[in-house]
Amino acid sequence: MPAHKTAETATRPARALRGKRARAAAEDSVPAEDAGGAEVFAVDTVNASFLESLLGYNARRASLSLVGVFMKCMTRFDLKIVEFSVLSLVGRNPGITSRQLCQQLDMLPPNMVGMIDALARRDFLERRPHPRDGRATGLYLTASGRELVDTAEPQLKSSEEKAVAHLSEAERVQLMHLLQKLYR
Amino acid sequence: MPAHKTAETATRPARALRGKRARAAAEDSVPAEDAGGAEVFAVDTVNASFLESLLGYNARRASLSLVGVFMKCMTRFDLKIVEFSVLSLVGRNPGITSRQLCQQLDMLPPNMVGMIDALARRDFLERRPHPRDGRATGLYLTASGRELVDTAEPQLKSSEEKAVAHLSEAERVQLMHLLQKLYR
DNA sequence: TATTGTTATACTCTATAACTATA
DNA sequence: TATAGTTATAGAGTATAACAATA
Repeated sequence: MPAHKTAETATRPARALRGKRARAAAEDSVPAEDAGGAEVFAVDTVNASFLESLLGYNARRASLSLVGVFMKCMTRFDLKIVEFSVLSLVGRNPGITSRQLCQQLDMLPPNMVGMIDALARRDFLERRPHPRDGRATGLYLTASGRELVDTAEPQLKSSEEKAVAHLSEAERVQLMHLLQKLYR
Repeated sequence: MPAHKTAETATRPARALRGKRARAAAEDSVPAEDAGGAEVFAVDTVNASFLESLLGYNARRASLSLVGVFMKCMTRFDLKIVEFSVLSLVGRNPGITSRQLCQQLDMLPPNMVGMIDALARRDFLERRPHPRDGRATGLYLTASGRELVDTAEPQLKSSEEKAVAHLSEAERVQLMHLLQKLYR
């Protein structure tokens, strides 16, 4: 999935989750006038009805909510989410190239280099030559990389399960299905 | 929803959407050996089964997909998504303060200042004193800001509708419900 | 000629500290 | 003492161009 990016940066999903429950309500306008005679109001409860009517807005907030759960879960391993994703992918795809990782994780090659360097320096993965392409480099988990992935994956899974425990199994299946239908 | 951020930056949702359909498949390993005698493989089809088993991963990709639709839709107005969000909120909440916008949109006050300045310079909104709090500033759409919002909102709505047209009305309602259940 | 990995670098977005005016 | 808005700045994350080695 190569191309150019968009704009949905978010390093703090926690925030989006504690937002005011500002539904379509009265706007609590308290009319008055400023010096120039223009009307001025005080907003008591924020009305976000339009944004909240968009699937995209709700998908983003739901996404940020779970991203927050993942981030918190990964702190104990001192891993960012993309770093874990790289290790998980390398674990299931020994010999994967950085180009393939970039495609899978929607990153640009120049920005992958440093991450792989860092993970290699921490002895979680290593580079070996590609069997058929002299330009490429295959990536492999080290023993401690394998140990990390095998520990982290189940913890991620169970932290997500805890986070969505208030949904029934049927709802989770349905949600997964609908989400995939949305982007596939 | 104040606090600190996380890490899900994405300026290019388009990419995530064109990703390989790498389901849990054979790993297409082509065993060989490198100079040191270690085994090397070539990965043909990427196996992303673990990531794809996470609701969070799927929610993020779905979110990025719709964010991409929104971005493209807003280019004709030369607006970023957050800029549109600000205008939409100001439109429904005349007199809203920058602090309230920050809470609603999960932004930090210092990063809101420049955006409001820019939107004011483009004559889409203006600041007026707050009727009851001398520290605060109320935000209001100008006539052209109102015109912009009234034009952009229906276009965003219909571009999303087009993007999710392959879901039935019942599915969209169900998805909206489940997403809100996830983060509220 | 095209592609992989890489360097260098610019740009955008996000975060923290500190200041002022007001509450 | 606390809060709203602001400034300045640091730090991530993302972007493009260009190069050497290989296809």
